[in-house]
Amino acid sequence: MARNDRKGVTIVDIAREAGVSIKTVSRVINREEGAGAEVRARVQAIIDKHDYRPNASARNLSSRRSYLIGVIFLRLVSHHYVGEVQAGALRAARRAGYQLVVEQVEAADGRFDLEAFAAVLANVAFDGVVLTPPLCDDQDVLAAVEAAGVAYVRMAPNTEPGRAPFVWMDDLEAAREQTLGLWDMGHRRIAFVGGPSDHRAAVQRREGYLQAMRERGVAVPAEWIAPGDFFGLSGFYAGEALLALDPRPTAIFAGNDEMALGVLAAAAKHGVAVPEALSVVGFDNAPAGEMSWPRLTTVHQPTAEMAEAAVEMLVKRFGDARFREQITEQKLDYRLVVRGSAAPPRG
Amino acid sequence: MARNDRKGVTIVDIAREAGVSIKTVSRVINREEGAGAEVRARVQAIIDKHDYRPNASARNLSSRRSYLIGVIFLRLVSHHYVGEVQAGALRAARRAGYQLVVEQVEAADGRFDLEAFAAVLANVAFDGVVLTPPLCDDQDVLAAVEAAGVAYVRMAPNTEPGRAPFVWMDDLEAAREQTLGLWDMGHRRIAFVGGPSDHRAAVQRREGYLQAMRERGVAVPAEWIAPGDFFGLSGFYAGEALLALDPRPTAIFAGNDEMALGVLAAAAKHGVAVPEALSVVGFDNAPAGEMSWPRLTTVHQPTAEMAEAAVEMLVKRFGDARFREQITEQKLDYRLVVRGSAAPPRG
DNA sequence: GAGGCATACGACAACGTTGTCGTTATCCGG
DNA sequence: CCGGATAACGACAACGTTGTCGTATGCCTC
Repeated sequence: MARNDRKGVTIVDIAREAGVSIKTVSRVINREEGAGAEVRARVQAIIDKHDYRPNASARNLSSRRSYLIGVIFLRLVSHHYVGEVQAGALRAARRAGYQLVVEQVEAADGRFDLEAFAAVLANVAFDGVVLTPPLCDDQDVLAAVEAAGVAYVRMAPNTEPGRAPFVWMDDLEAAREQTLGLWDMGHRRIAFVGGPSDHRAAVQRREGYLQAMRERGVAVPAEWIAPGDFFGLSGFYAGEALLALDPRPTAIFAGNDEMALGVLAAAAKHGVAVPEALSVVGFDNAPAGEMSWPRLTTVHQPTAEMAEAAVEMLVKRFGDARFREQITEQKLDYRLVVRGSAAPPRG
Repeated sequence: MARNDRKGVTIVDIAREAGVSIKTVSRVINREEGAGAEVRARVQAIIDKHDYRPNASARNLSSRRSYLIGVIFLRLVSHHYVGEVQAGALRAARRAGYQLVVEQVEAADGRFDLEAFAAVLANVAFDGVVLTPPLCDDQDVLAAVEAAGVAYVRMAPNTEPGRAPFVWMDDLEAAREQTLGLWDMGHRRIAFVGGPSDHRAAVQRREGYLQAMRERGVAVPAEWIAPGDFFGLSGFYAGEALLALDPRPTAIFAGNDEMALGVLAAAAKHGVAVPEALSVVGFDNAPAGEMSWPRLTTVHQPTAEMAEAAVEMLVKRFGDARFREQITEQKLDYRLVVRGSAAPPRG
């Protein structure tokens, strides 16, 4: 049989052996009130003796909950991001007795498979889902989740902050601070490598950079801002383009670490010493940035913490009605990570 | 209410509207035989009209299956590995209508929380689980999974290949080939950076390296083999140690890409040009190896494909008894990835 | 045309919980 | 000592499927 034939001890067996009704056993299991201390102890002892665990499907069917939280990605491509999100989400889910289900909306062939996503949503009966960027700004996805009546929290949404609870960090302020740090080292020609414009973080970081430069009274020439897509290769090309400028920038701020590593590779290829002749800083605190040489100065993005907070917000809404809280927003702190890839300019 | 109040259309509603029994609707849903073409079409039309989807919990309870496949990690630490595994597993799970649940055995505080794992196993009622290394060789974990009666597939197990179905790749042969490639370029002093000895892949790769050297009649001095732990930093230290040798190796083969990047960083720190003065090769084909300069020559490990195959093996065992297959082993192919970090030695 | 045998259904009982509500004891105040 | 509140249970019906088995119908065979 393909069936999951477990030990087969059910709530009925426990109840019979304890000489109580199944409802009382249920009360003990779920720590509900309405069971005396003595009965409670007796039932618990029998539960322990048989190592009885309630059947999840039956519980789900009866209580109309699944104890499943979905973490939805567009695709599982940026492994670092995916890993961080899951690590954080899993921490919170575990604490609350929920399981984490991974889903991606995009099909293997690259199509945006909304129909399949809706099917999953209906089939699995998630108690709640976490929508990661850029999905959390997609109208079709939001509509599908809402139509399915599933609670959701958005991670770093770009639009409609009032539409649903969300978690975020202040990318703009972090980028501003990162830029000012370069300025305070003495850099004046600071270039920027941007990210995809439909990505909130990318836009905010760029805005933070521009704001810092404006504050210092610098008009940023268009050629100082190179386009990128958050992948390393685009950083490499951006780096080559920026290094070809005359006068050459003394510092390059890449919108994320992957692109910063690309800039580093471009500098290595062209024999530009970092940080002596060029400072390079990134954003995200990806692990690869620790193994470059020089090690990458960056901003730590609290991705895991954001995911953890998101799941916690969901769980709080499922809880006992008396303690239920409806948190609508949570802001997490970033942290500047100073390593070796940025230094005062020479000459 | 915290309940998941869905649309509320059930199999009963469909049956009533179609003028058939619920069993017939069930037959249509599950493509069972025993329903005539005309009835089938009529029922399907009504299902489509109401966008009816069967309730997962009820189905699970009744059929004693959960349509949940667990992917179990020790911890979610190597993001690249985790991401690849999930990407592959998700592909296969989707095709078969299963959901992917992520679990880690190690608790947040670093303890090995077997009790919690057993609880999850019993609670969630996975139809099957995929055990990733090094969990797949842990006696306690194997015992727990077997005690719970859950089908499982092991990824790259180190021991007891007969105990359960598994997927693997030939790390030894790949490492041997990688080493011979360096030899054929003209390298004679080839050093190696090893990984943790409880990790099958690490041991096999080291063995492949040694075997290649033996085949070429080279006695490998002990100092040519530097210890590592698969993390980048250990590669950095290993690189520094190996570069200090006299005579210095002309090539360093790191047991994985992260450590290879560490070696690259050490070379950069000490002004050793790669690949002119030193060739460096890795293993895994991690994305970060593509953004180093020079780009890393490595071996592509088919992690995603292995995970995909593992889930497929599980699913095949759940299927219709008539077509059920019990595959016990599947070997995936590696692929050498030649990039810029290795070249013939000069002088 | 009788007998045998598929095929196409339906009735009904699981599956193992939780939710609702009723029924006892028990206690307390006046 | 009575009425009313409260706490501690139990009976029983959901929950929405799938599994088992019985039954009617049609068709083929000789």
